[in-house]
Amino acid sequence: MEIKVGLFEDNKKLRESLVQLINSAEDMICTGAFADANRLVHNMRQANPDVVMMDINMPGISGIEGVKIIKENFPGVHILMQTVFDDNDKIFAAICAGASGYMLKKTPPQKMIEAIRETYHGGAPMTPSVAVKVLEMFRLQTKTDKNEFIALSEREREILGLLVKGKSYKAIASDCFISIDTVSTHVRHIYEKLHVHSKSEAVAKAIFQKLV
Amino acid sequence: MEIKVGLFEDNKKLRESLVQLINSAEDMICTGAFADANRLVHNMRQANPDVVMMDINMPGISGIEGVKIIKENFPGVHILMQTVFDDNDKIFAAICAGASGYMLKKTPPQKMIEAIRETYHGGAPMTPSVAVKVLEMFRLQTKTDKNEFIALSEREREILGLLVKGKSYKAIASDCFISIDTVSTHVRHIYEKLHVHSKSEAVAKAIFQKLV
DNA sequence: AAGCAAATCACCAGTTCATGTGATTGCCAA
DNA sequence: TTGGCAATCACATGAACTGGTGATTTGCTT
Repeated sequence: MEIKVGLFEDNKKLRESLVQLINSAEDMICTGAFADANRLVHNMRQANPDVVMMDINMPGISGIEGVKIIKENFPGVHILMQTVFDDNDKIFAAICAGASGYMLKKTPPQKMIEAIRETYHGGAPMTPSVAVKVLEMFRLQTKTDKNEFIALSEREREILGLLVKGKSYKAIASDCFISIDTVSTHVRHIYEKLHVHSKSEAVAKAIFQKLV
Repeated sequence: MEIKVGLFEDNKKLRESLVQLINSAEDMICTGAFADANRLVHNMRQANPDVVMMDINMPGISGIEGVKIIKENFPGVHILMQTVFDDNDKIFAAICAGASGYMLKKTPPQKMIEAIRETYHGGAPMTPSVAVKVLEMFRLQTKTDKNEFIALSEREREILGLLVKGKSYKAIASDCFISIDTVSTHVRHIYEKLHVHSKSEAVAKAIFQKLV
């Protein structure tokens, strides 16, 4: 069975040459090529593709929005993004929206065909420069920073957790079955250890340093 | 100039066949092949590679630790991880440690050579299954969940930012050159929009929903 | 046994916050 | 031009928080 490919690309020339490229591969066929995503759902029903190639910059509904809509309505379809620029934000947004692959338009035709095939088989083809950026972003996000080891006692950690949830001293006292003065003492110790002087500073620090 | 490849792989047979594979490519040469990472720095100086292929599971110093050590001592060297299993945690750890690429050992020889080449050129080759996992992890991490669109005014956002930094009303007032009552009013509106009733709740919500 | 950290409670003074009510100004859109 | 919204300021009260001093109990370490 051939791979049915749907294409969304506003540049007429590029669109036509991509259609030709796709159809030149003996294991795939382009079942629909559209200049924008404004009638996305209708076009998708019409083309009924296995894989969608989507330009990220289009007039009207953007490629990113297009991905979201497709993922909502046709969750089984895999989407390969195409773009001229490897812009961090766009990559980021596209991935989060649910795109499987991300290729620069300047990718050689043969590679592009391979990428479509890989997308069809559940892969995640990425242009090298994009792959690098993804790893970089990944590393950044996971960055726990050089957070000093803050040795909170179990009770203090528990109370800090409740502070982060927005509880007042009174609420914490009743949650923990202790007096409000005890809460106050614990909080005082927490402040000393975190080097802060207010609830909100403690909360912010707790969240950023993943203390809770 | 040939690409100098260093190899760390405990399986003797595989190691030797990889050496052969690398040397069979006319644009690369294996300058060192080692069974473990126990004399890592010494071996690295000896082989002086551009690219390192590192098995993730080795006796003694693990591949992950190896990556860390290499990145500390030879930050310019790109590392291509190799493994039998595409285990999420391992991938995760390797990426965070600084690995550039991640290939399954079952990858066909030709692809492996291409991966080394891509690594050398600053790329991030990944076996399809790994690429998919990376994107999945990425999406999970970035999950902001269904955060309602909270329309804060510019001033409110600014003040919320200062709250997150742990500033008191008084400090915010002097930062923004407004009276403390005005700060109070802004905060009140922020609370209404965020549906919270205290500074710490607002701070926590602001951070979690990336409002600042 | 002495020493110490953690958890508990208490009292207190001063500060900050949460919230209600009300008002003025400027701008933009219906 | 009238209404709405953002930004600004004011006054007021009760609740909550901050930080200081001090104390008891328990369990663990030396």
